[in-house]
Amino acid sequence: MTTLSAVEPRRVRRATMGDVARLAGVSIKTVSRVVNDEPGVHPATAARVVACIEQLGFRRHLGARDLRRGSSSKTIGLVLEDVANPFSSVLTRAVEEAARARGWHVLTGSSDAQPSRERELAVEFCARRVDGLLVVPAGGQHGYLAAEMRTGTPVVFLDRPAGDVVADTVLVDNAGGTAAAVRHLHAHGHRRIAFLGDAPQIFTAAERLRGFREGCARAGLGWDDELVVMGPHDAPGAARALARVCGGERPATAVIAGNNRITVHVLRALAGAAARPALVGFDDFELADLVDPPVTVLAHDTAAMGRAAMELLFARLDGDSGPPRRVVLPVRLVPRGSGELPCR
Amino acid sequence: MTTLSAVEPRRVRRATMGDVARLAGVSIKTVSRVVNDEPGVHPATAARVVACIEQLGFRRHLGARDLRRGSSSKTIGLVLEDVANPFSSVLTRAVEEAARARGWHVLTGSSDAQPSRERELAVEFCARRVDGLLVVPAGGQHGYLAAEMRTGTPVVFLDRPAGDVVADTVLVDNAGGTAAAVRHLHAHGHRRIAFLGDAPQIFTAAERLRGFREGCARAGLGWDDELVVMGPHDAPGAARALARVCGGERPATAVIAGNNRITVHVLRALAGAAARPALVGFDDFELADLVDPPVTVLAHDTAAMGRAAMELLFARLDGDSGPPRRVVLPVRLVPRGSGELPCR
DNA sequence: TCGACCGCGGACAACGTTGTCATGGTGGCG
DNA sequence: CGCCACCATGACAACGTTGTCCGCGGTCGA
Repeated sequence: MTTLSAVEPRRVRRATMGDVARLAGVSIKTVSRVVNDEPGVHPATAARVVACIEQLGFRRHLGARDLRRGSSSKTIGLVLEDVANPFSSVLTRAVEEAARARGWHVLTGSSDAQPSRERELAVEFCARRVDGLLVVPAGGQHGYLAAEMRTGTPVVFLDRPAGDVVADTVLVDNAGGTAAAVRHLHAHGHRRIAFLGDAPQIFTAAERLRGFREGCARAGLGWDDELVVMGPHDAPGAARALARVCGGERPATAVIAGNNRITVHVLRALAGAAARPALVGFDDFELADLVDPPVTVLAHDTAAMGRAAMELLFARLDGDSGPPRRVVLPVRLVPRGSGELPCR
Repeated sequence: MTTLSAVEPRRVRRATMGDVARLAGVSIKTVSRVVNDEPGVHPATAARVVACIEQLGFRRHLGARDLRRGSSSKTIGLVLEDVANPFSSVLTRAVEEAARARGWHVLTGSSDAQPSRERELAVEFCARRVDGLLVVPAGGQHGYLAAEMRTGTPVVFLDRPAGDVVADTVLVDNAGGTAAAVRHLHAHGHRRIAFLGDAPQIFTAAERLRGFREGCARAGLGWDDELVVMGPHDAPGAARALARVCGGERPATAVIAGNNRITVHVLRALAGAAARPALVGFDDFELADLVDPPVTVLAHDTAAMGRAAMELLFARLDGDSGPPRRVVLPVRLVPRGSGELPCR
C-alpha cells in the first residue's frame, strides 16, 4: 500500500489558503487578496501565489467564505413533485435560467407528492441556508415554514396554494381553462360533455372541476353526475371511466381530460375505437400534434410560471415587504382537431 | 418605517446557537448537545432549550457544521445538458433517488451543451465542496477536473466519455444499437436503409454511425453515401434530408433516425405522406406507441444509467481506488410497427 | 530634515458550529 | 470523613475564509 501511495500520490485533504501561503512564503491574507483580486499585492508576489495555487490544485472553500462574510450562498431551493415529469423539469429549467442570470444556483428535490418528503426537503434546504425556497406543495400544511419566512427566507408556492400560510403564489387559471373548453365544445354542437378529473382533494383538480361546472351552467347545459368521473386514473381506470361516460343510453359526445396523464390514457383507450368523442385535454404535451387526430389542449406556459416565481422571489430578496401576491397565469385553448370534431 | 418594523417584527438575522443559549441561560455547547441528541443534558434543561429553539425559529447552520467537522456536505453535483429534456430529467431523478438512499442531496445545472458553461458549473460545484461530480460532457476538454480528481473529488462521466482525462464513465451501446436496427430492417426485406444522424463531432452520433456502417457491412449491404445525412437537424432540415434519401431513382425503403429529436422531426415530415418508409428511431420517447404506425425504437434505460453512475461514485467515495471503469449499458430494439413495415 | 503618504504585507478576530478538556457538584462506599 | 466516580455543564480552540487594523520601508513635497 505504501507502494500505491508512492506511485499515485492521492492527497486526501484539499489544499487550503494556509497551504498555499506556506508554499509561497507569504501570509494567508495575501493569498486571500490574490484569490479575490484585491489590490495591494505586488505583481511578482501575486504570480508566485498563483503558481502555488495551480500546483496544489487549490480551490477556495465557498462555504467558509459565506460563513465569514455572513453573506448568502446564492442558492435557491426548489421542491418539486418529481423532476422526471415534464412539468417539473421545464419548471426547473426556467428557474435555473432565472437564477443563472443573477449568478445563483439551484438545489432541487422531488417530494413524490408525499408531504413528509416535501417537508424534509424544505427544512434541509433551509438548514443549508438557501436564500429562497420555491415549493410545489405536496401537502396542505405549511406552518413549518412560518419560522423560515419570518426569519427572512422568502418562499414562493407554485401550481398550488400553500396550506396554512399566506405567501406568494403562482398559479394557472385552472377554472377559466376548463370553462373555456366547455364553451368551445358547446360551440361545436356538443351538449353532452364529460369531465374526467384527478382526485378532488388535489387543488388543481378541484379548480378544474369548478370551471367545468361553471362552464356548463353558463352554456345552459344541465348538470349530470353521470358525466363526471373524479379520482385516480391509471390506464385501466381511465378506460373504464371513458366506457362509462361514452356508453349508456345518453352517451357523451365530448370529453375533457383533467390533465395530461389522463389525456394520454384516454388516447390509449381510444386507440382502436371506431367512433371517437371530441377531446380536449388540460395541459399541453409533446407530440400532441402527431397523434390522429391531433389533440386540442388547454395549454399554459410552464416556463413562464418558473420565471414569475423567481421574479416574486427576487423582489422579496430585494426588500419588497408588501403583502403576499398571487399571480394567475392564463390558460389558452389550442385547437388541433380532436376538440373540433362535430357532434356525431 | 419604525412603525413598520414595530407592527411586523421581521428579524433579519437568523437565530444562532448563541441566541438560543442566551435565551435559555445555558452555554452554546449545551444547545449544541441538545440539537445533536448528545447525552449528558438534564431533561429539564433540554426541554428549556428545545422551547427556546422553537421560539426563535432556530435552525442549525449546516455549512458551519460541515466546516467545523471537516465532514462533507453530502451533496453531489450533476452537470446536465438541459434539465428540461426527458433524458436529463429522468437521469436527474434516478441520481436523486440514489442520493436520497444515502441521505444525500443533488445540485444540478444545465450546460446547454456549451463547454464553458459545463466548466463553470463543475468548478462552482467543486468550490461548494460537493463530494462527487456527475458530468454529461458538453466539451471535449476535462483537464480542468484533474486537480479535483487528484484531491479526492470523484467524477463520473455520463453518456459520453471525458476528453483528456481517464475516469469512470457510463455509456450505452450506441454502435450495437444501430447495428441491431440494420439487422432488423434487413430481416424485414429492406436493402436500401438510410441513416439520419446528428453532427459526427458528437460522440454518440459518431458511434451510432459506426454501428450503422458495421451493420450494413455485416448484412452484406453495399455502402452508399447518398443514404447517410449527418448534421444538425431542425424540422425543415430533417424534412429535406428525408426527401433526399427517399427520393431519387433508388430511394431508401427504411430510415434509421439517430436520436429522438430526429425521430420526431421525421414523423412530422412523414405526417401527410402517402408511402411511408420503415422507421427505427434511436432513443425511446413517450407516446411512441400512440402515433400511427407505432414507432419501433432502440431503447435504453436512462434511469439505470443514473443508478450505475451513482454506484461508481459511491464506490469511489467508499475508498475504491482501482483503475477507472467503463460501464456500457445495453440497447434493445422495441418493435412497435414502424420498423416492421415490409419493403414496399 | 521632517512629516505625510503610499505600497505591500501580516496579525488577529470573527462567522456558527463541534470536539476536547476542565470544573463543580453529588452520591456511594470504605 | 476522605476518596473516587459520575453527571451536568461550560470554556476554549479550531474548521477556512475575510474584514479591520497595524507596521514597515520608501518617496515626495515643503
